[in-house]
Amino acid sequence: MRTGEVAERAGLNIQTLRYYERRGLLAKPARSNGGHRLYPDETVALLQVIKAAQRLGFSLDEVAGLLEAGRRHPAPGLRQRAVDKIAEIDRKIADLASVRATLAEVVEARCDSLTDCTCPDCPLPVVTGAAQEAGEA
Amino acid sequence: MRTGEVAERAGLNIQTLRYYERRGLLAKPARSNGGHRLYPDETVALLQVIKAAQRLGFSLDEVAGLLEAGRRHPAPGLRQRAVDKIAEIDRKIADLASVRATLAEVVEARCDSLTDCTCPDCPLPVVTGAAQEAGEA
DNA sequence: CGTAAGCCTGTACCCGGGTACCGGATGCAA
DNA sequence: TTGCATCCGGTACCCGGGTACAGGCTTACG
Repeated sequence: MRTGEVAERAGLNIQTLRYYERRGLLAKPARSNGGHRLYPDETVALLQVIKAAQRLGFSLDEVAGLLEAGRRHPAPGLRQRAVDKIAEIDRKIADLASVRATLAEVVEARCDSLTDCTCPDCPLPVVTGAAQEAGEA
Repeated sequence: MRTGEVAERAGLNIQTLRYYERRGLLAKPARSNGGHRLYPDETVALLQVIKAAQRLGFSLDEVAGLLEAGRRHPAPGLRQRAVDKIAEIDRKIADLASVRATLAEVVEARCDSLTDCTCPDCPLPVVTGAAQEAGEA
């Protein structure tokens, strides 16, 4: 398969394929006599794996490491990395939840300004009416 | 207060203050005769508001809009933006939760490779053993 | 065999959110 | 008044994850 076809099937830009190759996520593929890349069919599946791992919250560097580690099994560290990533996700969820709670209070309390809210028991962070002069462009 | 003091109290880099000024988050402050910025005390509080809003998931552009909108109250749209942001956060939390579930399954099932897992009932996305050849740098 | 579509490399650019460095000017205290 | 810390504007760079473009070569189809 040629770049265009792989890119289309995987739903990626051609440039992105070459980018992944540079980043070490994709092996250097075979070439035609003329120098065009020729990918094996499995590449599409591999790209799906990469995208899935990205969705799982891994950075490209992390994905590269995971693929590298996973190439010879038993993959040393795949499980551990998943466990670590779960902890990271739990932290993110907790952060978002507290943010959500604050926003819900903002809505609930009918705050009318970020900097100079007049609502009673304003939930907005510790401003207590001092910042309203400082932002006037 | 001079830049350095404001920066230190707010826990920001001086460059960041000037960056915020360029971005319209901070009003252009008064200047000394020699041209040095002189900030009112409230600026520190305003910066805390900005940081808080960032933590609430707003981008700098959004924060600028919020401050702009909030400067004359009743702030048209603050509540609405908060409601929208809550929906966005709920979507993010749902995504993270599903990601977490997948990772938990990976751990549970003792997957041993991203691309070539030999565990039974592998939860990894649809790869079914086809991608293992495609990534070998 | 001609021609258009597709691919090649290299380089530069995009976004958001900053951060660093430069040479020169100021501020403040001794 | 001198000397050092601080600040000035401007510009360039960082990260991650791509995307775009130019100029030239290859491949496939009729």
